[in-house]
Amino acid sequence: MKLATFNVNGIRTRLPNLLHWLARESPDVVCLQELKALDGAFPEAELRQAGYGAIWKGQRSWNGVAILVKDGEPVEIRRELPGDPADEQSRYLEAAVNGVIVCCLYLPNGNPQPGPKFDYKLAWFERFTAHTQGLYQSGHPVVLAGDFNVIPTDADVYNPKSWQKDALIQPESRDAYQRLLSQGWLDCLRHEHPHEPIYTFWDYFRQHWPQNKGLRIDHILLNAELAPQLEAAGVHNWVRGEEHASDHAPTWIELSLTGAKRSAAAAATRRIPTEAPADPPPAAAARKKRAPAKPPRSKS
DNA sequence: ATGGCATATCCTATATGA
Repeated sequence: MKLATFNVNGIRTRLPNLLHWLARESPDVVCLQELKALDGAFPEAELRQAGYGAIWKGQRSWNGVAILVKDGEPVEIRRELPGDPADEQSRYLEAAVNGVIVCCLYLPNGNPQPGPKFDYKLAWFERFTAHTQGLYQSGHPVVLAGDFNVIPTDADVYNPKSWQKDALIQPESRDAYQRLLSQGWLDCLRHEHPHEPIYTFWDYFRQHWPQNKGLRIDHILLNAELAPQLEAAGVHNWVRGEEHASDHAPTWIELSLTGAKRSAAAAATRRIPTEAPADPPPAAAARKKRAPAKPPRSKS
C-alpha cells in the first residue's frame, strides 16, 4: 500500500497537476492540505473519475484538508482536532482505510513569530500531541501524514541561517516535534534516508527549486503497530518541476500491507497494546528485495 | 527590515503562506 501526503496550495488551480500525479504514481491513500476552497468547490467528480473516493473539509481562501482512497472510500472518524471548540480552521481529518487509522494534518505555519500566530501554532501542536498519545496506544495501526510546518533538524534545510527567524525552525517548534516523536512515532523519510538531504518544499522565490534549496516539512509518522511494515519512503520531486506546480512535492511511503498483512494488522488491534506483534510474516523480507520502489517508467 | 512568487477573495488591493 502506497500512502502519500501532498500540500497542493489550492486544489482548484492545481487539479491538473494533482490528476497527472495520481495517474502516474497511483498512490492508494492520499492526504491533501491547503485546498483553499469551500466544500462545494471540492472536485469530487473529477477525483471519482480518476478512481478515488474522498472525504474533505474545506474553508474559504485558506487551509482545507482531504483524504483520498483509490478504488474505495475513507471511513471518516473525525473532522476536527479535539481540545478547542472555538478553533474553526480546517486543518485535521481522520479516517479508517483498510484497517489503518489515517490522520491528515495541516499544522499552522506560525509566522510571524513571536506573535499570536506562533502562539496558535504551538497550542495546536500541543492539542495534536495530546490526541496522538491516545492514538499511539490504541493498538490500531496509525499513520500521521501531513504538512507539519516544522524543519526538524539543520539537516532538513539547505541553509539554517536563512530561516533563523522563521517559525518553522524555532526551538519551540522543534521541541514540540521531538515531544511528538518521543511518544514512539517513526519518522519514515528520515528512517529510510538517515543521512542524505531530503526536501519536500521549495519556495517560489530566488530560483530555489532549480538550485534544490528546499525544506523537509511534510512528514509521515507511524506507530509501533505499523512501523514494521515500512518498506520504502521518498518524495516525488518530479511533481515540483512540472508547469504550474505547488511549492510542495508529494511525500510517500510504501507499506507491506497485503491481504495477509491486513489480517495481521487487524489481529494486532486485538492484542495488548504494549506487546510487540508476535511474528512478522516472512513475506516482508522477500518482498523487500523484489521491487525497488520506482514507478513504472511510462514517461520521463 | 524587506523582498522575491503564488494563492485566495471583499480583485486595479490585501491577507496569507513558508
